[in-house]
Amino acid sequence: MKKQRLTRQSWIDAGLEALISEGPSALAAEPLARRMGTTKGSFYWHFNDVPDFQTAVAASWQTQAFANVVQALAEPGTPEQRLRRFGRHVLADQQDQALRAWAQTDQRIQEMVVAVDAERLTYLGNLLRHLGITNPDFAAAALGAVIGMPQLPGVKNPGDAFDTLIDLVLALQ
Amino acid sequence: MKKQRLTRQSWIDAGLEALISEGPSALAAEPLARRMGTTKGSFYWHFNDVPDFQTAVAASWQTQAFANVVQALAEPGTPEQRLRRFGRHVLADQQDQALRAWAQTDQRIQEMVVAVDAERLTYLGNLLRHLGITNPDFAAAALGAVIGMPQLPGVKNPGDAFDTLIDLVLALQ
DNA sequence: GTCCAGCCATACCGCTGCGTATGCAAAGGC
DNA sequence: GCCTTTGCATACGCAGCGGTATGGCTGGAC
Repeated sequence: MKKQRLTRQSWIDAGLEALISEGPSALAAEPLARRMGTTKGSFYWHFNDVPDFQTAVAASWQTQAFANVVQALAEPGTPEQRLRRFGRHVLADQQDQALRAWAQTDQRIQEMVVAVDAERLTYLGNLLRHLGITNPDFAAAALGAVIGMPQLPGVKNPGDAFDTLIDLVLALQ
Repeated sequence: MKKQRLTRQSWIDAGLEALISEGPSALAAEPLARRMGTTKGSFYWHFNDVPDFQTAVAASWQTQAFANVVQALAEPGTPEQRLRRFGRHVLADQQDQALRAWAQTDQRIQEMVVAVDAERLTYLGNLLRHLGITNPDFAAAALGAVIGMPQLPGVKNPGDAFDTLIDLVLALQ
């Protein structure tokens, strides 16, 4: 384990990990440097300031999140299969929940999460339209449940609950 | 507007307001004192330290939230009416969303919110059972949607979306 | 090997918040 | 009206983080 030199991206990756395990307060120059076994001299070489770094971290997540939606568009399967897979995918994403928690206390991050959720809403809406469901409230309720259920106590398997919800929606036909 | 002397409760109330409008970072001695036009001398007279204050704020909300569930139990109406009213009530509660945001970055608060959500889940589960719905996943999905939808973009009226979801659940019968 | 540029450690300042100590003022009992 | 209790202002020391300045180390070009 030789002393690796760091890149801008290694700070961003460490930031995402720290965000998941420690929360948004870990996304600061000195705490993160301690966690990485280095100093903020490196931090301020790779980033102008803390907001610059935080924007980079959030942008890195956002790019991946957008890519995930695009990839879901290209994946095979019936609309029903893709619907269930998409819900489970978002539910299982730790970064997603960490970013969402962060967004609760940072307006800039909130806007970036909102942009991703908008994409997801239209994707869900399209899938549901293919299944004959035109009321956009269903997409809102479904994505809302995906977002809200991980925070609930006693729901040991939100993925199954999401499937139950989809069963219900499909029973409309 | 005479210079009112403050009580422990007035700090707690100001804390809840500050939490809604400024976020969790406003729940500190000096920022809150500035906001209230006083000094932290008063703060540290009424509270031992900052965690003590924060616990008091969260406990004040929790007591009210529990009372709201108990009151909902006593209210009149058909199970369906009470279901819709309960969902809209939680959706419209600003304190609820503020506490939930705070809970994302504070484990102690998280536990208090979780306790309230557990009560709500059982209440929702009971209402649904009266309507012939026994699968607890529906209660989880419904409360999850109530929690998650306010965070979504483009959902201008989450209450209506919640009603749509309830329509769907009731169509099962 | 030399040298330059990329990368990092250290030291420092300013600011802000925490918590304490102490003195002052305003109520309210008597 | 006096005095005790209650409530608050002020001043202080301390710690942690943001941001800068500066110097040192290291790896690669040549």
